[in-house]
Amino acid sequence: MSATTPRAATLQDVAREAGVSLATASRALNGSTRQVAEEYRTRVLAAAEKLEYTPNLSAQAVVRGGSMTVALLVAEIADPYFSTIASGVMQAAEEAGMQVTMGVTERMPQREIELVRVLRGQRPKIIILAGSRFTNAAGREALVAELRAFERTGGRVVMISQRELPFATVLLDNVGGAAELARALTDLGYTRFVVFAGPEGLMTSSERVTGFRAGLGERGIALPDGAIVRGEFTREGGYDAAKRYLAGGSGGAEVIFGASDVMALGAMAAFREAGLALPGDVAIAGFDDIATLRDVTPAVTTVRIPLAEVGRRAVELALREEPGDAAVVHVATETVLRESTPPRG
Amino acid sequence: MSATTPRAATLQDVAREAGVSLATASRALNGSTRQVAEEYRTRVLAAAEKLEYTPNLSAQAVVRGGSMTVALLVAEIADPYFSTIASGVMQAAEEAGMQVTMGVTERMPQREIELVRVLRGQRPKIIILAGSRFTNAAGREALVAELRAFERTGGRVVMISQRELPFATVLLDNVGGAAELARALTDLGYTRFVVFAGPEGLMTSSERVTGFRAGLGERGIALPDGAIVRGEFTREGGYDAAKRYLAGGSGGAEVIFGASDVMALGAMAAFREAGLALPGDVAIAGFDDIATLRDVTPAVTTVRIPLAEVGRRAVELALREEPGDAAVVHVATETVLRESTPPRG
DNA sequence: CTGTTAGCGCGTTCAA
DNA sequence: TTGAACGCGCTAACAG
Repeated sequence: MSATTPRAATLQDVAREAGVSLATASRALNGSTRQVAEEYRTRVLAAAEKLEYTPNLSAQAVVRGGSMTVALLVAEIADPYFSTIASGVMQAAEEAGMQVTMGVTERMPQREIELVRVLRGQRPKIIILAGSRFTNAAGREALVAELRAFERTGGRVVMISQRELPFATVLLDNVGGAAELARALTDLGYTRFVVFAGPEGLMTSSERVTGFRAGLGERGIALPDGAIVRGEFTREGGYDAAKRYLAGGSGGAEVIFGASDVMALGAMAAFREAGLALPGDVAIAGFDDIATLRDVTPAVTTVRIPLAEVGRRAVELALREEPGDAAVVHVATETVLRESTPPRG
Repeated sequence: MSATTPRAATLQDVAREAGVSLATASRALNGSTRQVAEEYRTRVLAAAEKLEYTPNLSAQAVVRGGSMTVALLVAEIADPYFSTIASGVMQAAEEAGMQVTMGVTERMPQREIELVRVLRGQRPKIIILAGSRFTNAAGREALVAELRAFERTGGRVVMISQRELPFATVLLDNVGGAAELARALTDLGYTRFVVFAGPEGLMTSSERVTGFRAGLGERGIALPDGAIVRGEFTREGGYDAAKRYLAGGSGGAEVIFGASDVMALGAMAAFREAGLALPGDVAIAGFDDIATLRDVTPAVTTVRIPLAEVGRRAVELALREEPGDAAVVHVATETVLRESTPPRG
């Protein structure tokens, strides 16, 4: 008998081993409101230990109508922006006794919808969408429908970054942060700007461009569309944008604003390859304040977002959300001036 | 009626809506071997669409005896080493039609055990342990027992980095890689070395130290214990180690080997703060070749590990594993010499 | 090919 | 307090 059973121990096994009923074993192992005699309780616990019993979370989810998990969608987990947010999410989830399942969208709207649909199958308590989306995304309606359906069944949805969809949101002040950066840069004496932005319509990027333009506008400086070079919203994209910028011979910019730190880093690499001195020949600023920035030279000016905290806030917000009231949590940004944008004569 | 049902649509609902039996609906929606008439199939699909039905993965997992998920344990997801491995894992999982749930151990052995126990409750197909462990870890037996229990019930376990436990392993050549680095550095003319290592007993770190020492030994250079400064296996740890090294006045090292890139980066920050020129006053090398290295100055010499590939390999290995045969996949490393360790006259 | 039925592992009534 | 029985959503026999 029992030649290493090929299946996991079940609650039934534990009950039998302890000589009690299934119900009693259940009550002893999981925090039921009901009490169970001390003797039975210890016997059940011992049996569970002996059989290496782990409650089947799937079965629990079925009968309870949901699992204690939070589903997190990011564009790419190797990107420090997302991995830091993820870190905060996991920390908060841990504290709340929840587990985290992740999905990677690679910034493909269609994939995002499919992921939501699949993850919804887990009946998680929370779905967090951390990746920015496109204004003109084809499947916008489908995504909203999917998320609404999830909410109707008791789930909580939290968006991070911008409030484009009618769900609870951890709002990042991309516009305000970029505007403040623009003002700070003009205060340093800069007058000619070029922006390396993400693809047309990628909201996080376009918000930052909008804010930056507004900030410059306050100082009477225009930012024509010609001063915006687009690329993927990644380090490679920044690198490519810089290459094209250099090839275009447009030159002339005193300072480059990368719509994200990773784009700024990519641009710096390209400039360095081209033999430009930083910040001597061109100053650079980014956005996010990812950890990597602490290690690059020159130190890069940026707009700080407390990324890990953003992740934690997302979970907290979801946990205290009442269905329907799409609350908003504002997260402040902070301009951080560093060596990459020295005062200009 | 049906004032937005407060529960997710069920297969039963779909069947009723389509006017077919539960079984038929099931067969139409999920890839059963059985065929179903075209007319019914389309009717079921339409009903599912209309009701925004998503199969309850938990219920499926219960009846199928397992879920299509891979559980990934890392020390800290914000660390580029782990986030890049995670990226590879998620990619491979996606291709295999599996979902990923993650847990963070924070390098606490006890937490690792608890996480395995909890995640085991999900009845995943695969558990991947990416975080290095300690040689003398108190709960080693408990961890093995937990993992064994998981394997007995049909699960697959894959370890990443070293083969300390009797499970399938994606083996990183920490020893050989560090040895080759040591030889390369001596070939460049270096003769006085100091190592910034992780905590005593942290295997990945100690393997690298061992390999480095062996490589130096081949050249007739000894690496006394006094030449090893320990700190956390993080950027902060590298920073602290450097501070202590400098305070100790031991000086004298021509080159510092950080047992991981993040430690090396932390050390560089400390040296820079102390006013040392890099690599003028001290040369530096790391291990891992994390993406960040592309952006720091001077470019850092390191031992490259194809991290994303390691993650993919882990999943592939698990997928083709036969229970019991704890196969090993070797991943080669490559020494990458950069500006941080210039030839020494 | 379709429908009926019996479980999967578990929480939770309902009597005892 | 305990235990027997029902049901959660679904798949896999089993008949038809």
